[in-house]
Amino acid sequence: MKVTIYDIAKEAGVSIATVSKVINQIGRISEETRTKVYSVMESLNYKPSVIASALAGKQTFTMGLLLPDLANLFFAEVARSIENRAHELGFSLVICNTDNHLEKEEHYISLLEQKSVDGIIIATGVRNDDILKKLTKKKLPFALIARDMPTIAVDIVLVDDYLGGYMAAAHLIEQGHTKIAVIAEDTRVMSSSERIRGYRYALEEAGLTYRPDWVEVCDFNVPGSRDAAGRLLDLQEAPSAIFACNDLLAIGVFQAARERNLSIPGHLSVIGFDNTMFASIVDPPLTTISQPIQDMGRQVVDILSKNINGFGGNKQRVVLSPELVVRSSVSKPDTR
Amino acid sequence: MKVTIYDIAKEAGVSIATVSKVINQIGRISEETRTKVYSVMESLNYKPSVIASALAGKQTFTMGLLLPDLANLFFAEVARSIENRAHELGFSLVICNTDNHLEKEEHYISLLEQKSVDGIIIATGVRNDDILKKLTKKKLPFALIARDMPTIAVDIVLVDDYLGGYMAAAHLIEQGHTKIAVIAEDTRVMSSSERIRGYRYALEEAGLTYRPDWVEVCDFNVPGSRDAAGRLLDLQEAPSAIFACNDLLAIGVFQAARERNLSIPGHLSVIGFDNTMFASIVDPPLTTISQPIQDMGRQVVDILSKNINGFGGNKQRVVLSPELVVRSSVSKPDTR
DNA sequence: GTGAAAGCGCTAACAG
DNA sequence: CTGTTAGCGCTTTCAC
Repeated sequence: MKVTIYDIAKEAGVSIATVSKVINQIGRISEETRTKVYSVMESLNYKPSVIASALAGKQTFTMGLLLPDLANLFFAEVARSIENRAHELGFSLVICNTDNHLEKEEHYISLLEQKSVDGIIIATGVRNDDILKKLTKKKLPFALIARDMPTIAVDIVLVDDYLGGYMAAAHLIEQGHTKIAVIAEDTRVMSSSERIRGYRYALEEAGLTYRPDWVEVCDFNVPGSRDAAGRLLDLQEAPSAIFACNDLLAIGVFQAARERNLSIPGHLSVIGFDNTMFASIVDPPLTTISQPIQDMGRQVVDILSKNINGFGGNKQRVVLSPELVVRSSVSKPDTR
Repeated sequence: MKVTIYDIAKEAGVSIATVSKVINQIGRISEETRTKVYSVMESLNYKPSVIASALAGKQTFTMGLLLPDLANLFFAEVARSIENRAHELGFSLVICNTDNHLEKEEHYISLLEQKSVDGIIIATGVRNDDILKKLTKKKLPFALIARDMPTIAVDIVLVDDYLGGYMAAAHLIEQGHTKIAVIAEDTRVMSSSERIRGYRYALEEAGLTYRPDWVEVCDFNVPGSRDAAGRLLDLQEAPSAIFACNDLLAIGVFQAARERNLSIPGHLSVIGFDNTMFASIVDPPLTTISQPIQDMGRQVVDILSKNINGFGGNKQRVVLSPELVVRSSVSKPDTR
């Protein structure tokens, strides 16, 4: 049978209360009994049950993570960085793939609640804030990462998508491009629309006109962006550069270009977003806007952890700056 | 305050035992009280506490997953497929990144134990079987995925690495290659050494000699394999084809070839292993040996779940067949 | 069919 | 300093 606090107490010749106290390092215990208890725990290989301690009013030391899809490299990297920090702080991470489905999100949240997780990190694309309001009402601590939700005061850490979009377009403009298109997934997602806003501002700032027909929306996968890029490239007046709102979409652009025998960056310049491993792997290596994933993961966990422990303070927005990572997919425009 | 089983009982005018019975669908309850209880649970939005029910003797409906690194696409895809199936069966998944460190593995296992997970899935590269023997002794159900451990009877699902290695080499040979090298990560890992064994057998079967100097070992990352491939390509007698023991390593080979202005597959044929998303993304698309990740994930979860519920039966090894996925990175050897 | 009561392993007053 | 005791929310005999 599993060894319990009673076994330790008996073996050490003390009460369970005493054992509990040495475990939790509270109250005043004589050095003597403390070492005695420790040695007994050691020899019996005792591990306190988190379940029991949670039921008795302590935490479960578990956080939930809602994300669209682990198989998506960006979110895998986010999850990795979150798990790292969570583990450092003594929390386990339960992972939930929502595929951005509202029902799944709700279902998982309800599940996490039943399991009494201490807090939830949300990286999934909740469209409305109802679900978050409910969470607030339930007093279940939560924080968002890489997803904005401006209509409600929440803890959130994300990159400045507007700035990132601006930087991407500005870099292209700086290289001499004037015909710049953009490809995004679902523009109802805040981060996409912000990146596009930034892109647009850079254009207008440079005296270029924003052309809606150069804004393509597609599914969040390679074939989707390949098709979208194809439509752009087959236009009467095709762009000389494409800003893909994330690295995965940039790969679709690469494929569309390849199908048309357009070289990158010779005929077509491409810039991505996220700086996932994809960016360094494709040929030519992708110039992209980097998100500080490590830092973001660390910060959400820290914030959530503080909330859990009641040191929350006011809700905060941590907006990190993206960075331009120059590789080889952007050059001066083709001047054929 | 949170609504408990007592609230339901009071509101429905029955005892908590009765409520418990309708929740768990055991015992004989009149249709009348059943519906009454249900409606009260509904209206009070009652969610039974998994913690309490676990402490009282039920499961936690949680599985642990030990893997080296979520940010590694292969494992991310594995994790995704496992989470999918686990969720279907009502289990949550807590993820643990071990970086293949023995101490981390042990630490995480001990943690999972404290949290009373119902079972553990291990995808991390445990080198010795001690840790697994301990697990067995503790009667904590577990299963391995994508990692072999031949010295102990365990539940395990993996791909036939030997066959996969054979298929890779055989495909190259079939195309006319005779100078075939191989790059692997840590050969102490079973799957690597098996793939190499299969490769070797294919060579010898074809009357080709196995040359140890054409077997390169490197760290499990792109720069590592780039260097390894470089060494191969700079050999006096360089190979005309390289079998990279996984897709990530294949990318390093691509880079080494590019640095030397060798075209793929013109000058050098390359074949990978795993068929992760990388394979379809690189240029040219990578011919590779596919692991049925979905199927594997589904099967470990099913097996583990049966064990948890006591329908375990004998330990089993599920060896799935890999498949050759032909893309564009292999051709007939260059006949300059 | 239904309920009373013991207990799962631990925490947290409170008493001594 | 240490022990007693009452729960935490739920499951499970065992009576009725």
